[in-house]
Amino acid sequence: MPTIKDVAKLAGVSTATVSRAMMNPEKVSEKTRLKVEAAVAECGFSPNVIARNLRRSESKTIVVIVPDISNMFFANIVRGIQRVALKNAYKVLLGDSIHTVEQAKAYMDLVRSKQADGIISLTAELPAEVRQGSELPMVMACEYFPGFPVPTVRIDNRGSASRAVDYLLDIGHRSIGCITGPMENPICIDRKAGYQDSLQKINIAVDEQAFEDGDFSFHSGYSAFRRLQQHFNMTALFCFNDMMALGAMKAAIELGIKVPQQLSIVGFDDLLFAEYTDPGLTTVRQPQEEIGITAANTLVKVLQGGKANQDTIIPTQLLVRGSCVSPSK
Amino acid sequence: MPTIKDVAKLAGVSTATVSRAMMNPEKVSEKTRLKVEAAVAECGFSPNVIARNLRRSESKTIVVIVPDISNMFFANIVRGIQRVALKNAYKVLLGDSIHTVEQAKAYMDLVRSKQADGIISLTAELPAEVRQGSELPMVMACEYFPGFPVPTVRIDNRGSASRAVDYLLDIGHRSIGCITGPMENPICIDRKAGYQDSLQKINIAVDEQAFEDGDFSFHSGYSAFRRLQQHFNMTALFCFNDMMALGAMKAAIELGIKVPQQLSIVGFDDLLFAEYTDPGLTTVRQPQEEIGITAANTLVKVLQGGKANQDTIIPTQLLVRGSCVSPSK
DNA sequence: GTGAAAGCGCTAACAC
DNA sequence: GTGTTAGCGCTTTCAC
Repeated sequence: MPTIKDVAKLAGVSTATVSRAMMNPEKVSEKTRLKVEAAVAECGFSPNVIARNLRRSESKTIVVIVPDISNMFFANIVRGIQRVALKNAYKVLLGDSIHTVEQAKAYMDLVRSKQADGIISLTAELPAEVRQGSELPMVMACEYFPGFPVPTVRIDNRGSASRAVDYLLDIGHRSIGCITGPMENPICIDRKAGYQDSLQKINIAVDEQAFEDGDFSFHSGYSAFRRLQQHFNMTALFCFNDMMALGAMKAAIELGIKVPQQLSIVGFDDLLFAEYTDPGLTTVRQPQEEIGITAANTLVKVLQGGKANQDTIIPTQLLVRGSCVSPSK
Repeated sequence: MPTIKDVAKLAGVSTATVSRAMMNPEKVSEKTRLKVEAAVAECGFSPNVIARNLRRSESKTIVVIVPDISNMFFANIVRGIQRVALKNAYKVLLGDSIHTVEQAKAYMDLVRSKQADGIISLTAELPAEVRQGSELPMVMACEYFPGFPVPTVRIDNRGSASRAVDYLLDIGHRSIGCITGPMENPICIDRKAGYQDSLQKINIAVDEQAFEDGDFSFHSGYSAFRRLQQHFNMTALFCFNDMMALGAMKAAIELGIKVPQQLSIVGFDDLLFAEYTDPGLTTVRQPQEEIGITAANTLVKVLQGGKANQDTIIPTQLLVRGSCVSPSK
C-alpha cells in the first residue's frame, strides 16, 4: 500500500503539500494540486485513516447501542442515524447490547479508547455509573432517565398513550385492558400514566386488574393476554407496542375471540407489519426514521462543540386501521 | 485522558513495560505487573486503540454490507456475525448500502483506508471492478456470483426451492404459481431452476405464465399476485421470500380467495412473522443466525491468514404450517 | 525482565 | 504557496 510519502516523491513535493492538496485544495496552487492528483491516481493511494485519526485525535465514528438488533423497531431508527452520519462523514458502529449492561458498557468504552467519538443509545439499560452524569458525548433516543443530563430525542409517551385510549373511549369502550412493558422503564410509567389520564378525564375508575406486564416481545403479548382475559372482562385492549399487540391478537383468535368484533386492539410503534395483519392494527405511529435523524443531528452538534437541545420531542400520530370498532357491535 | 506515559511514570517503569504488562502479562514479573495494574487503576488509563491499530496496522473491525437494514431477514444474520466478531475481539461496522453500488463501494473503501480489516457482504450489488477478483479479505453470505473467487456461505437455493415445490406437488397441487425475485440475481435463477426441476421430475410442463417477478418486498408480492391471478389459474403459490408471500396472501384475501382452502402458499426464509400470520406460513427456513456465524468464522479465518472453505452450504428445512392444504378441499 | 529508541502514516504549526 | 519538523500514543525490536 502506498503512503503519503510515495505520493510526495512521485509528485515531487513534500508530504505536507500532498496532505494539503487533499484536505484543503484551496491552500495549494492549481498546478501542484494537479500534480498531486495525478500522483495519487498513479499509485492508487488511499490515505490511512487510522493515522489521520490518531493525529487529529478523533475517529469520525459514532456508536449506536441497540438493546436488540433483531427488533424491527430499531431498524428504521438506525437507518435515519446512518443517513445523517454519512452526510457528516461519520461511520456508524452498531452495537447490539442484547439487553445487557455489560455489553452496553463495552460499547461505551469505545469512546474512552478513542475508537468512537460519541454514542447514541436506544436503550436505557446502561451501566449505573454512567447514569449519574455522563462525561461522554452521548444522546439518548426513545428511552430516557428522568434527571439524566444527556440530550434526548423521544416522543410524548404519556400524551400519545392517552390519545390512543381516548380513541377507544370515544368509540364507546369502557372496559379497556392494557398490556404494559417492564414497569421499571420510565417510558412505560409514562404510557401507563397516559392510560390513566384518559380514564380519569371522564371519571372512570382505573381498575388494577386491567393491567398485565409484558416485555415488548410477541410472546409476552401472547401470554399476557391469556392471563389478562382470565381476570378482566374487556371490549378493548391497549398494548404498549405492536409486537405485543400482535401476540395478543394471535392469542385472542386462538381463544375464539373475534378481532375486532369482540375485541378492539390498539398497538404502539407502527411497525411495518402493523399494516399487514388482518385486520390492520390501529396504532400510535412513532416516526422512527425521524427519531434517528434527529438523534444523529443532535449528537453531531454535540460533537462539534455546540449546545444541543436537552430534549427534543417528536410528534406521534394515531393511525386508525381495522382492529378497532365500537363495542355495540 | 492519561496515556501510557502517565502510567509508566506513575508505576516507575518504562512505557514498554506497561505495554507488555497489558498485552503479554507473562513477559513481565509478577511484581511489576501489579505495580502497573495499580497505576492503570489509579489514573483510569484506557489504551488509545487508534494508536495501537496504527502501530500494528490492523483495525480489528469488520464491515458488514447489508442491502437494506430494515429488511428483517438480515437482522439475525448480523446478530450471528456480531457474536463471532465479539468473541474474536472484532468490532462490527454495519453498512447499509441501500441497494446501491456506490454505497457498497464506500464501505469497501474502509478496508483500503485501514479502517476495517475485512468485509462480509450480504448483497451481490457490488462494484463491478471488485467482482473480477477481489484482493480484499471478503466473504459473501447468502448471495454469490458464479465464478467470483471469494468464500461464500449460502444455502442450496435450487434444492431448497425444489423441496418446497415437491411438497406442494406431493399434497396434490398441479398448478403452482411462482412469484420470483429479480431474475438477474443468481440465487433467483437457482430457485427458479429448483421449481422447474420439481415439475419436470414428474413430467409436468413448465408454463411461463406461472411466473411473475417481484423484488422481495411486501408490496411487490402483493402486486405480483394480483397480476398473476389474472392470467394464471392456480391452486398453490410459491414465493421466493416470506415478505412477498405475505403480500400475496394479503392480495388473495382482498380478492376473496381463501387461504389455504382455495390457495396454498409457501414462502422462503422463515422470518419471525411467518409463524404469526393466520394461517401460519409454510416456508423454507434459512438458519439466519447460523449463516452469520459461519460467515464471520470464515472471515476470521481469512484474516488470520488461513485458507477458508471456498463455499459453505448451510442446510435448510421446510417448515410446514397452516398455509397449505390439498387442493381437493 | 526491563529500558531506550525507532517508527506506524498522517497533520499542523512554524518557517521561509 | 510550500517545505521542515515535531509529534499523535502505542508496540516492538534490540540491547542490556
